[in-house]
Amino acid sequence: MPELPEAEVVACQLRVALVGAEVTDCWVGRKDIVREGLSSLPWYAGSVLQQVDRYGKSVALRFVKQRDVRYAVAELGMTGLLLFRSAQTKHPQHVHVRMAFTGGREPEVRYWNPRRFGRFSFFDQSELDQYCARRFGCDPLTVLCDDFLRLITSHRGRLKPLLMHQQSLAGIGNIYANEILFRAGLHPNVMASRLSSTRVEQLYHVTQEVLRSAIACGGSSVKDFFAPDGTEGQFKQHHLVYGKEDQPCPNRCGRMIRRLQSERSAFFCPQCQNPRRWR
DNA sequence: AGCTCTTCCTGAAAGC
DNA sequence: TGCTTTCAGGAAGAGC
Repeated sequence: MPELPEAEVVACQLRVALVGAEVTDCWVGRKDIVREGLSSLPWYAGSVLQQVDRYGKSVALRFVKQRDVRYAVAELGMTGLLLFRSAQTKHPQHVHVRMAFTGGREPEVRYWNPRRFGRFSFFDQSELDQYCARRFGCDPLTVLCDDFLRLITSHRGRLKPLLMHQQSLAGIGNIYANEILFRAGLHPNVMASRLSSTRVEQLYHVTQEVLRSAIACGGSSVKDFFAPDGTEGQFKQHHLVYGKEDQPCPNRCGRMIRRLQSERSAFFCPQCQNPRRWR
């Protein structure tokens, strides 16, 4: 399930392989996978990929043609992938968008998404700006510590849903929320506004460390994440709590990892993330 | 405002 | 073995 680190890996590979390449064809299979901008599809042929950015868990490709700029934005949702042609081997019926290139290192990128949670959009500049403003909060990797502190402590609610709330903090999903909370020693249900400044600063640094290590490992391939070139991410080997229900706490505290099913599968150690250790 | 529930959707895994 | 059921999950929207 692609979250921020996986989307970053995707963006990075696309950047290396295709920035500067020219689009020869852009094809959409299922029309209902395209959220907006389907009518602008013909524009993309002849445009050049200028830049690849990541917003939260989405990947935005910026194209230029003469003086015009447009974007193709892939929401990866949970099963969405952007794959080079050679890496897309199974379930061809789930390829919903293809972009063919000339002059790059790869001939084609495909948006593949079996469960179709997530959409693909075509935007001009102002549409992209509106989309981003409405949808994405701060980026956890670039937000300043003071802003993060304000964001956390002014929230009246529980910490884990806040970490995963895209309009507050864009890019963290269930896997990384669980891993971050364990490493920060914070219970998923702690009220965000009750954390001390020191605790929030620790959380800030842990968040960045976890996300950066995951990017360096190529992301987490828990079920079905593959980078555009088809390779799997290795960060799964560094997961400490996600998917580890009933296994001993890696801190060797003697307790077993528990799972709260009602809370979007919160995995945590009842000892090391004990509410009594908050203050 | 924030929480919970529902809907979307299909492959993989578990159950029988 | 082969069929059926369950589960996974992000985001949006409804209702409280």
